[in-house]
Amino acid sequence: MSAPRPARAVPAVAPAAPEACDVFHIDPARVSRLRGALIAPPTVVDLAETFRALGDPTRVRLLDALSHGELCVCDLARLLGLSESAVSHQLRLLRGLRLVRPRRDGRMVYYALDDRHILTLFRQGLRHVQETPARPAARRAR
Amino acid sequence: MSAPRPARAVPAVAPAAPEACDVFHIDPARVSRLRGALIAPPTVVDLAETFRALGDPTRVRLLDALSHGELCVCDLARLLGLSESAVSHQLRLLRGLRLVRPRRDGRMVYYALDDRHILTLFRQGLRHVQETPARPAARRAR
DNA sequence: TGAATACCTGAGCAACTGCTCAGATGTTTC
DNA sequence: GAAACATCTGAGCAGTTGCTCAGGTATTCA
Repeated sequence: MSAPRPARAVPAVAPAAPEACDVFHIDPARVSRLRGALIAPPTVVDLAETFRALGDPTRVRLLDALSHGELCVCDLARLLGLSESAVSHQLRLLRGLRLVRPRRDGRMVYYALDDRHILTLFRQGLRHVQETPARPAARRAR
Repeated sequence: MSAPRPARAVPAVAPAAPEACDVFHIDPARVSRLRGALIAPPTVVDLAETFRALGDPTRVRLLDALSHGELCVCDLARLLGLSESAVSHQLRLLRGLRLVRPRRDGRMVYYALDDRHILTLFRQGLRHVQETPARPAARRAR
């Protein structure tokens, strides 16, 4: 409560205050080695941003629908039972991260998954949750 | 503003009000076919939950560190410059989703990635962001 | 040109999230 | 048992998110 908490958008990727971080409790050598092996901060942010985009039920459903082929905003909205505005907002986010790609045709705009990479990532996640045992009570932990 | 918006934790997976959703603008046949091909709602939630867990810079860094081998909470905290409390909270979330696994040894608790699946998913995402062109101005869209 | 259609966008609100703080729990050592 | 250590947990706060609403832009057609 003393120090003003740093804004969350800028993750504390920089090492903590020097006076607190030179000694490691358990395995100093290994921890020091790890320091140099960690993913670079900008990449961390990009990676988290991409996963977070996939981490919402509405966007999962949008991507799932698009995994079967391109669709216009209108049909996406009807298919998923959402307002076109809500769909448009989400597509903008996915577009910004290059997860989907728009194609205008007259007054319609058709959206499709941006590339094969996305589909692979999506399906990998799907396989994980389908093969992971039911997660008994921990499911709603927290 | 008329209807009280449903809680966000229960995504509108159910089809929308019947009177609004029987007719599709563009390709009714295709949309109807898609209806049956979409991922089941509980799976959608699980999938989104898993991706969301990966969708935070702190958790990305935790998983990245653990991808090199198991570490105790204390070293994780020092390595990433976070409080042990913050690390513990995040690990609980990851534990609940079976993304990491604890192993107690005396008063220490060592955490490791739960299985190979996680590492595969993590690296797939990493490859994606590393191969995706710089995302010019859309990066911070919205 | 004007109306209709399909989509986009900013503002604003309720719900959610990640952190800190304070204190609890479990384990080892004296 | 008591003290020290490593970790866990609940409450609470500020920042973020996903939606709706209201109105905007782009395209087609009469």
